[in-house]
Amino acid sequence: MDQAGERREPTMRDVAALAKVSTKTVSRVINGLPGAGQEVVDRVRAAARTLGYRPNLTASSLRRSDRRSATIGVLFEDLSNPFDSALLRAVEDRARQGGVLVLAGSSEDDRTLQGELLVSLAARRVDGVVVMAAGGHQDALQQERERGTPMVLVDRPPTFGSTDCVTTTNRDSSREAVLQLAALGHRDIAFLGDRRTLWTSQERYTGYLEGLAQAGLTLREELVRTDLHGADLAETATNTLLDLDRPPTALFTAQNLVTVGSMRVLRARGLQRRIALIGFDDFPLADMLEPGITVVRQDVPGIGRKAAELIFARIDGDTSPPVHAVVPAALVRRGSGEIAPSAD
Amino acid sequence: MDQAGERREPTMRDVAALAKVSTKTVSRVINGLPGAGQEVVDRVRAAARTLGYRPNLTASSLRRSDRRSATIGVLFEDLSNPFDSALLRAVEDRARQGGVLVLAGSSEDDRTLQGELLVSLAARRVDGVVVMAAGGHQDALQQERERGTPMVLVDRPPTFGSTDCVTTTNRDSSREAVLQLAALGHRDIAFLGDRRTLWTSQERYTGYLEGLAQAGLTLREELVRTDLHGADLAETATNTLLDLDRPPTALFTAQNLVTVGSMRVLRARGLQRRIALIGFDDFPLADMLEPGITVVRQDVPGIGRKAAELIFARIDGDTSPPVHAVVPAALVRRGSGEIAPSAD
DNA sequence: GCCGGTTGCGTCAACGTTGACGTAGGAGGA
DNA sequence: TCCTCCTACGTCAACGTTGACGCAACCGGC
Repeated sequence: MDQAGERREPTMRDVAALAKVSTKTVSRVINGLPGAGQEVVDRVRAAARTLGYRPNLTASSLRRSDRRSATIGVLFEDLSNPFDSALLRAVEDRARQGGVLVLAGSSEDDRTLQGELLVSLAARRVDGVVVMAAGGHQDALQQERERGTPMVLVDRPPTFGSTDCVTTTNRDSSREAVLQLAALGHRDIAFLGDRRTLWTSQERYTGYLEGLAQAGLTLREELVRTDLHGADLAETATNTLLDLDRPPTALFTAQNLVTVGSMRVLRARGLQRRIALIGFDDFPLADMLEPGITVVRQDVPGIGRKAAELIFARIDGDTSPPVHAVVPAALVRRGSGEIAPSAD
Repeated sequence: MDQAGERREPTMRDVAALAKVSTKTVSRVINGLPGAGQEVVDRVRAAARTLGYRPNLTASSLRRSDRRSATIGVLFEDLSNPFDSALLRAVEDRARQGGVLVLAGSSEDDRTLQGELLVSLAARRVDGVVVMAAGGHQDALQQERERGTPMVLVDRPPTFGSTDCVTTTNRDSSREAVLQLAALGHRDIAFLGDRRTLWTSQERYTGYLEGLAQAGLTLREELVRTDLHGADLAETATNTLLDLDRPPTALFTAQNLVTVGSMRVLRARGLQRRIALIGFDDFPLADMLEPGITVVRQDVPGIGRKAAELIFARIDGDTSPPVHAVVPAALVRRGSGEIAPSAD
């Protein structure tokens, strides 16, 4: 068993020799193509079983006219992030239905790294890629797209043309969140957001502004904190906000980790039942906290399914105009977003 | 740009023609092999750039003597599970350092599905696989291993020989958790576990038994609930336990979702500060709950790194005897596991 | 008997790349 | 001067598979 590794993988030639037919006939049998009699089919199948033959998809895709590798690439920011991994899972499920496997990579939101991974995927001749574009210029993505690689962007739209993309209702749902807070009587609603280079951050901020405007509230610039990359920065920002002379009575945290950071501070100050909080993006156990955290929940599996659907359609030759699919998010009320401003 | 998709990818032959050299020379230049003069190197590089040539790794690995595809397979239970995705990320990081990409799949703990995915990976001639074995017989894995495919199992050991594996200190850490509860004075400590077919469940149960024995406590069989596959079953089981005439004063929940289910029930009954709880496996926000949840934390990145290290060593021809690496877990005290039995 | 069509195979070359090997020309030594 | 060695290329075949095509045998119809 130890020297098993040295054994050469059997090929069609080996099967052909054993079954006393040509390799072409083996190919026909393996691929279920017509042109082989029942007796020959049986003989070839038996020979393949005996030898433990398994087709070599790389050789096959090299020779086939359609050049399919039955493999797609997925390039997300961080595969260990729950949002990303849920997305990956949804894409994977859909891919499996077509016998397609997924080459997965984390770009760390680094353009250089994303470019390198893209090259790696291209070298393996993947049939298409699903990408969460790294911040900043998308030249590498654009180049790849212009070469003709089927591509779908998720979470963030392309800065170039002719490319499908799937996002959620960042702006509308943010506005809805702010309007709900305003309806409760809040007039000092803070915005805490992620890096401003991210399209999603910008959209959510715009939604915040629209919400304020629609509720007839004036923007207090000192209540806006952005570029909070990670929970630690969010904590600091939250502390600063709460130390203002006229602190906010409600927080809209426009990203996952920011929500966690803010929650931590509210809790540390014992304010979790006095200051309202709505976060963008759901997270596990949000309902188990006290109070439960009201969030805008994205339909992550829905986004993944849509992205997969689009990429496979393109791979199958769909040449209809590019689509920007928007998968609706929903406000999930759990308590923290239903706190009215305190009377003091 | 739209008909760009029809453009054929340039090959070495195209580059060779433009640079007026042979394809072999192009090969030499692309791979940085000696045997090409500076002037020719420059000419070839220029031609490759002009044409936008990119090497075809599938053709290359077909022809090369080492047969490497620079791709490994990762087959976990559910890529959207935080444990699995953290593991994937760790493996991916290590793989990237060697220019290796990862084909990822979810087996859903279904042997049939795992077998099919394994065949898919084999068809793509991956250099090795990292697998979380699905419950029950591991025949498909064993067969693949016996063919010589480098393989590392994670989280659960193989039921067959000659295969590396990486697990955590399931038994020891479980015993430690039970001993801590016993030291606080608990005499009725319940065990709530996942499917008994899982090796980890068995190990954790054994650790529980060892803990009881070491503390001089007698096992009360009615306090042991297993096969709790998912949070819902865990809730039911917890309710049943709490309704006993002599209910447990402490719970040891031997899996993530089981912990969540039990927490939910304790909370619903207002017992979260009266009944002690220690869970196996950490989860996000465990520290934000009230009380914080005491858990046994696995070193997930550590496990992933170790698995990656092993698989790449095997791929590189390491033939030393198979290893069962054990990455230590640690008890993280947050409050729920430090509750003494109530005096009533 | 001849013709056209179908069935059931086989032969050959090619996909893009690289290993084995060949060779021309120059450098260097005896 | 000749022989050897090295450098810098080129030629050829092969990796495992499949598309294009060929061809013999058989069928049915007239």
